[in-house]
Amino acid sequence: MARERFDHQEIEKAQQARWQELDLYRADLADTDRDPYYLLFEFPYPSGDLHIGHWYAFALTDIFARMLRMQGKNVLFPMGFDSFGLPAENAAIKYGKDPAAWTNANMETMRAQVRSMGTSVDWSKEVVTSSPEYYKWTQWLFTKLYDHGLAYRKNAPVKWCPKDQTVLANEQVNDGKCERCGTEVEEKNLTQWFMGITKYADRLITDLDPLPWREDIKDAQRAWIGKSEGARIPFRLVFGNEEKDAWRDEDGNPSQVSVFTTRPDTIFGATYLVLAPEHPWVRAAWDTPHDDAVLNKDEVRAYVEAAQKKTERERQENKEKTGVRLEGISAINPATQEEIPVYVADYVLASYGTGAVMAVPAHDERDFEFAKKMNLSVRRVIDPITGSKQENPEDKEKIVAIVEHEGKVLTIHWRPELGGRLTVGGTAEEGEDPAYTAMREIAEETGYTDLELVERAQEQVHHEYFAHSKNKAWVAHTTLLHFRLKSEACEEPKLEEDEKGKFEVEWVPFADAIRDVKDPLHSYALARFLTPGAYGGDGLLRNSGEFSGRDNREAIDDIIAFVGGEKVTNYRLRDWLVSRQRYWGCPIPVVYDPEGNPHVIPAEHLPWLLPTDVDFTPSGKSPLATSRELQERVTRIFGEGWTPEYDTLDTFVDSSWYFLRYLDPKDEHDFSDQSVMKRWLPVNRYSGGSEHTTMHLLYSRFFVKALYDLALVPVAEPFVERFNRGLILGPDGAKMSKSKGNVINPDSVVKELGADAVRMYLAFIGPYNEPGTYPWNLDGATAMRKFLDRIYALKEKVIEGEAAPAEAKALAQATAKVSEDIERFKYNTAISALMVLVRDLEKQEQVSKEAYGELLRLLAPLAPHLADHLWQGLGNEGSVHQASWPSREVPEDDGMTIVVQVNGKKRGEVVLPKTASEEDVIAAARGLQFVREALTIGAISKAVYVPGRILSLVIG
RNA sequence: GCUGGAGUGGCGAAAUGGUAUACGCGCCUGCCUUAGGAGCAGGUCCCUUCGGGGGUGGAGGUUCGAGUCCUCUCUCCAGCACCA
Repeated sequence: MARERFDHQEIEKAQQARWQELDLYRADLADTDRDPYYLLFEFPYPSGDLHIGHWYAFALTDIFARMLRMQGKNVLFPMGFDSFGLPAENAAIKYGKDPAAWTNANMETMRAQVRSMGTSVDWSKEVVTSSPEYYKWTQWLFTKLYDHGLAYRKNAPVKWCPKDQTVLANEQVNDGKCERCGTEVEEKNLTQWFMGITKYADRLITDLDPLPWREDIKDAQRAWIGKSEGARIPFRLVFGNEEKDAWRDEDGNPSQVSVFTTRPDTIFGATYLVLAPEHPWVRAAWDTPHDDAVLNKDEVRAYVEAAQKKTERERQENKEKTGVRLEGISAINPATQEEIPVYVADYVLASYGTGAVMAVPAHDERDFEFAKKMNLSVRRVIDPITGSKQENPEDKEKIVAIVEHEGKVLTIHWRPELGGRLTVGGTAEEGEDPAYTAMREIAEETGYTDLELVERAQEQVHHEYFAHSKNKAWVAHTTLLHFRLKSEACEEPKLEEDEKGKFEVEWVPFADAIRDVKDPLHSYALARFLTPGAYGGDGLLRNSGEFSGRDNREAIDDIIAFVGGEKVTNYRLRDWLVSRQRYWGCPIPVVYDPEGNPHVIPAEHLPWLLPTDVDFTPSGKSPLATSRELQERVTRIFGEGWTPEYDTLDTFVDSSWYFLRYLDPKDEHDFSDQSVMKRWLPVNRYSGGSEHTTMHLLYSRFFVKALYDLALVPVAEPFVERFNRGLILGPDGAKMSKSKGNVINPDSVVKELGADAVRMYLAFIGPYNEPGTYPWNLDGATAMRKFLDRIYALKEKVIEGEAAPAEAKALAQATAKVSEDIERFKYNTAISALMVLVRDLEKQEQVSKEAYGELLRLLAPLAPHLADHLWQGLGNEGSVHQASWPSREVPEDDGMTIVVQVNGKKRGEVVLPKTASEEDVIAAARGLQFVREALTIGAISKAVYVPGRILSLVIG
């Protein structure tokens, strides 16, 4: 006989209707009796249908919401729609549908679907970003930010599709191509609106520290902001070897360009200057009155124009360095007073720092590459330090040599304890040329005599080490030499007596040598000559005038002062471009007077409605520019000659404050209620996808900080906790996509197995508090349904009465585990604890009503429909979701089981009363067979007793 | 390349420094059945002379005791990526 399956469709329908009737999930924001808990998940874009990812996002957050409510918290668990965005507009262009109607229809569908999951969403708090009631306040907040200089206009490049004749939003560009037609996208300069998020860059980093977020989320934010501390340093320009007075800036200062560098300590090694193609000085090269200074201005101009045609992406794709020298112009290195060449190259970004860099090829990889290509000089100004720091080391002069021959390196291979594989070298003799010393020692140790010196390193390596044989610390000032074998001429090595037989001479291929030579000094020498590049590390300054010999980090401030620079901090983060040349977005609440000056629209005219008489056909302008109504509205309100702003806001603006509106969604007089915000902010926990770790989370944090500074919100950080969920993959382990045909349709699985089974399967698939990836497995979902069937079947065993002692113990353990795991979003182990409990109860002939009821309460957050149905079946009034969360102490047990280990291995266990002392435990352990056997070999030399858990004996 | 995170059965995964592989899938055996895509019972890391021995990517280390902590190393994933 097949076990009876419950009718999930009927139960779901009935329970969902009942919940709505009882209005179970409405949060009373004014209630002060219970603790408030604001549980937030990212609101969706109303794309039209719900996929399994939506279930994972909503239904699993709902589990926690339900437990909190049963635990007596006043839970706010709202939802809404991020309903402005491109798909609606694309539908308008493609099928001629009204974006508003299209969006509304989708939201209607999705509301029903979200209800079908059995979520406990409080729909009375719903916000819809595309509704005028909402975007009125998006606009109002924009005007507040504008008043305080945080929203402003400037000229900026935008993506432009030459075929469609339209501006594209960044997210419409895939791999540098237009999403719609695949044409290469160009960049165009337009005047755009920005938000001054960089003003908050530092606070956005420092305020991260106390937040209890996962370190990877914080790190992603820090990396996105990209703070770097360095200096701005002016370089004087010289023309035809003579300073040209005509070249002074507006303030009358002599011609100079400033560079930003994080390594001012390397400035003595700056052997040329590089300007970004967009740098104002480059433009000046062909503008009068400077047009005679650059001798090759046609060449420069051609390079700059070519660079500008390339998109940023193209520049980045082609990592091969290119550039042109500005002939006739030089710069003076302010540290060395040397004249150095000036280049234009697109590896320098105009938008970062000052758009100009001092190039230090010896210590910067990119500069090194460029210098190699252009044949520019490389000057080392840092001597590396290898080994480990020693106390008062004694000085020593050493030489390390690389001898190469036909792709191999000459090595001497000592026994590992004597140093392992090393390159050749020796100790320098007083007054002798190191190259000569090296050749002599190489001959003595290896017999090779016919060497030619290829390169002598500019730098010396300071190698600090402790010589155990002499019990003394040394610092070896090491000269590095690079030899090549001219011929294989070889004599008998002349070894010291104590060296004989202790090492072997071997020729080793480059790659093997680099891998096998572990000694840091020799390893540096190999890398230095065999794979030359920039040295980015620290050390002692050399070739640096009065600073030579000092620690590079320690000397930074003095060097900055010496060259007349100033310390500055730069950020990778740029100001947030919020203009979108799109229709379906929040209209930017700005109008322009006849002179073209912007004015924000006064509050009494908000919401500034999105016009409906627009032409969606891409024409190179924002669709709003085609609206007659909009223009007439502006003329009517502001007067003749005034014009509207045609751009709309990035949808990330809409979503940067929606969690504030949830607290007061219907307010017509304010964006949110101050007293409610005081009680309910910050959000206790925010659950979302890792794709929003950087932009959305950062924008929201910026918004709240800005509004905090304007005294509009009471907190400076919006979210106490942040959890990133993982991703559900297709059954094949690949990301679900229509083209792969591995998309799981939740509706059909729900129809087959029920909403509760799908919720629980998703909860069981892996930890919800980690952004992992989990493949969908229908067998697992089916198994979850069977588990629910078993719980259903268990009702036949229920008898009146209280929990028996065995039940009480099992319930107590399950309650502790389930409570803790749901709290930490570790639903998978919470369910496994329930499975253990159910198995225990199934073994019994009968199950007490108390025990079964408690099981149902533990199940209620996970399987809300079935749990409520069965709960009512027990004769309970109301809903299980109104019941209190079980609490049960694990009953005191008078016995305890102590694991006994002998010499680190588990051998057995002893059962003793709880009151047993360490001596009792050891005595009992001595009676065990295996302990007695061990004791015949030796005595107990050590005993470690962890009370109530384990006894570890060391015998022998 | 840089920065994070992670490597545990055939698979998803458990394990405050204290009995490694809980829970589930899959698989195997048996029962029940006309049947099984149902149900029930048992088994399922490897080796074994049945006493045990080995085992959490690899090599070391700390510890009475290491999946967990430390050092080195390999691999995978994610984010950033010419940011000076």
